[in-house]
Amino acid sequence: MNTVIPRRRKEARPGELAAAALELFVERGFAATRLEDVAARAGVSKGTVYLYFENKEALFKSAVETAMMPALEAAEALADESERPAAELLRCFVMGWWQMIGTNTIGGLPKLLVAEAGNFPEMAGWFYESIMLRAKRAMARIIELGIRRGEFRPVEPELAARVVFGPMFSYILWQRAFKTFMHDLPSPERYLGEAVNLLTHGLANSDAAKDATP
Amino acid sequence: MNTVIPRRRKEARPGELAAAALELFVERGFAATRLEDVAARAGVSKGTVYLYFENKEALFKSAVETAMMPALEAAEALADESERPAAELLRCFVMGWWQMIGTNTIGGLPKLLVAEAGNFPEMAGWFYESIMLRAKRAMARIIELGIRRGEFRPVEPELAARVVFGPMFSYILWQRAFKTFMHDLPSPERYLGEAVNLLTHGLANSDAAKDATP
Amino acid sequence: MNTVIPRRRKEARPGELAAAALELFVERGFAATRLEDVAARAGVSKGTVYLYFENKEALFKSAVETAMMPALEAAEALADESERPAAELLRCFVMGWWQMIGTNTIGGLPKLLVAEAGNFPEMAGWFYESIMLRAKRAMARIIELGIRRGEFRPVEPELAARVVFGPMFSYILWQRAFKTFMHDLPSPERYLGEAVNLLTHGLANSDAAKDATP
Amino acid sequence: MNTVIPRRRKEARPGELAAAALELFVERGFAATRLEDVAARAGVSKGTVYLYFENKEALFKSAVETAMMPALEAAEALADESERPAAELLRCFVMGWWQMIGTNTIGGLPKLLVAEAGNFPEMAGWFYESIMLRAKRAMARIIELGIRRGEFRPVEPELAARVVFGPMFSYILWQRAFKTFMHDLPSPERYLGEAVNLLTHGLANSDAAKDATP
DNA sequence: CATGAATGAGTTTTCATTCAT
DNA sequence: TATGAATGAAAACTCATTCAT
Repeated sequence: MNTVIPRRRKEARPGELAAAALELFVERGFAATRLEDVAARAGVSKGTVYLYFENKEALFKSAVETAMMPALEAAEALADESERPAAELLRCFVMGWWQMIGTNTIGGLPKLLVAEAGNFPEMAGWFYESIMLRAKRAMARIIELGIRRGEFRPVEPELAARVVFGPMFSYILWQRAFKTFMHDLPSPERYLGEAVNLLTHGLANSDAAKDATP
Repeated sequence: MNTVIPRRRKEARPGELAAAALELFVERGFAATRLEDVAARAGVSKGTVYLYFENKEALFKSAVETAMMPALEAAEALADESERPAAELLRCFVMGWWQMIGTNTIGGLPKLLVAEAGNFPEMAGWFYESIMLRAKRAMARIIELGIRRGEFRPVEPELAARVVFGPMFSYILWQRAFKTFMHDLPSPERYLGEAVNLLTHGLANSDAAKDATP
Repeated sequence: MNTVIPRRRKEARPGELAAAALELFVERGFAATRLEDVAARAGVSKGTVYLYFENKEALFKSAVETAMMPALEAAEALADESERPAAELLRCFVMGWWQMIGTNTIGGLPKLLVAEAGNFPEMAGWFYESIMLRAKRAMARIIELGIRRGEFRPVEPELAARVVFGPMFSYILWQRAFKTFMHDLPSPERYLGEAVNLLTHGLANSDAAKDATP
Repeated sequence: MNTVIPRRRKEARPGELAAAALELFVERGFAATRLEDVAARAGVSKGTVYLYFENKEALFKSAVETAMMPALEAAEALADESERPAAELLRCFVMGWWQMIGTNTIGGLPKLLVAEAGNFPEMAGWFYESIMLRAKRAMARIIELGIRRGEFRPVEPELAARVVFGPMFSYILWQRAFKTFMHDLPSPERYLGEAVNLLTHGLANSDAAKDATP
């Protein structure tokens, strides 16, 4: 009688569970997320979780890893289309990154990993190095290119890249954490667009390069 | 000097407990923090916490509120010293903000509130509006000033202010969350200095303002 | 016959727990009863209680309600067999009430509710009105019948009914509370029989009805 | 500066504490009564209780004993005024007992001891034997007298005495436990008066002594 | 494979009891 | 004596984990 929708799946289960788990972990944090709620969201029962994952921590790690995979691959591909002007590459990188991260579930990872860094240092370290550092290097390469071509001023590429990530990272966190009460949250296009503009051209009016603290 | 075994501290205790609690909440999150550890860090026993706080949640709120008070006051004072050039005001704001926030325990609040926004929405909302929004407006006033004086390009002040906060916010979170494995974390002076430079002058070389937003 | 280790008892459990709880609550009172003891008496572990009841108070209320149900139903049925003489009806009522209440777990309710009336006023009120008041009215109806038929003197039925309940109520409490050290506790038959005799015929010798209330 | 009302007392303290304690114990039971509340009601601080009483149990026992003393003495005195008719003696006993018990704090003892009999058996036994048994015997003596004089029918005095106590005991418990929601609680005079009437003259109309289950 | 009842270790919370002042 | 801050044992409650079905 209760043979309603089952059958098929099985292969899909771990992924569905990891996805459901990620959503809740992002929303509530590791400790505050109940496995029963994860199971419910994935449409299975509590016990089923343990058929696919050793324990809560394993589920957590798996959820994070699963979400990171595509990001990891994509992070690489973003850089080397060196034909176009550096400023344009930079804009593309920022916007492309948003397409990839912002919309997706992956967008929750930064919030989750900031929150749990203290409790899962290895995982945080791994995330930092394989995603953030990698993305930063890709960005640095664009900046280097710009400098080499004379399009950009001779800044330190790594440091500048990190600065460029500031608004991107902030936006993704703000949007996750404070969306509800930010009645003034600008759209990603507006915010990130303006960020690129400012980072490329600066606030200063283009009459003479005044004091720049040399 | 007052090295007697400190008992009977009615006045001091709530503050000590709130401070100890904040440290642990920032480090581990709300759910993962054991009240007994908070008590131990404050040098008292489990039961003492309940002499001063209704329950764990009340302690949490009190810890956050206590930490926010000085920030709230300081957030106002930062803006109106309109004599100096706007770029300099902006730099001062960023650096001053770091002095106030970065060093201090308060610096943990953004991490904590990003992490717990989902579980304590009212508190997150309150934090966002009384600290972040207020700081953003102060920054916007500086930018407006710069525009009025012709020192800055005619950008949208509120939006630009938000962008300026991006790197500040990111730095404070990175530093809290990933410090341990960021073998390359730039000093605040270097990072924030560069951020101010880029935001003021842009990456672009000062030969002609190429078209950015086509 | 079902002597397998009884796990998976979803249907039976709430009732078993409520019954075990009632026994202990009656014996020790609400506050002095440990949930772990209730669980042990029901043959389950601490945590299981929370599978079926929100918290200790909910268990308490449920235990009382569960026990009251049969009493509630029976309380109604006791009255209207108007053929026999009123004195006989009264005797039957008292004896029947003892059969129903005295033997059973329900017999503990009066003790429990007297003890906890201050802490659970709504529950005590509910018990008073749905059990005691109802039973009193049933008794009053018998007395009214007796008066109408000229078998009883013209007393106030409600007041007299309440008096009749005095010994019944007392007996059930004495028996619960002081049984252990009442080396002289009369059997219910003896005590209640004598109570009925006295209430029907009085102590006074049947030579002239002296003035009692002058 | 805070020499407001103190001085004098000291001798009074234990009694005041015991009285305050009794009130709360009666209302809430032993376990549910917090020593801090007792102290507050007696107008002293928590620690002071331990100046006069070993611990909570000692306070409990002391509170009960203190309240029982007068009852113990009075219980004896009530009986032997053998001049008046037995029915009148009985009425006086019941009414006098109410004067002594009902009004007073002592009136709470039955409720308290019924509630705590399971947890404090020795105390309950002591109460039962020194108060209830003694009072029952006093009553039995009155009944014996009535029988000897031919005023009462030849009943078993001890058993009849116990029955007589039924309504008295019930009334004192009902009144304590259910007063709040008994919108129909008869006055003690009415209830006890009627009880005496019924027990003396019976419900039955004085035409022939019908079936009395011989 | 899947379920969900049951478990018990780990936390929160309460409050009798102590003790420095 | 009196106080009330502090303690810690004990009880309530939660939830990850197990396992019979």
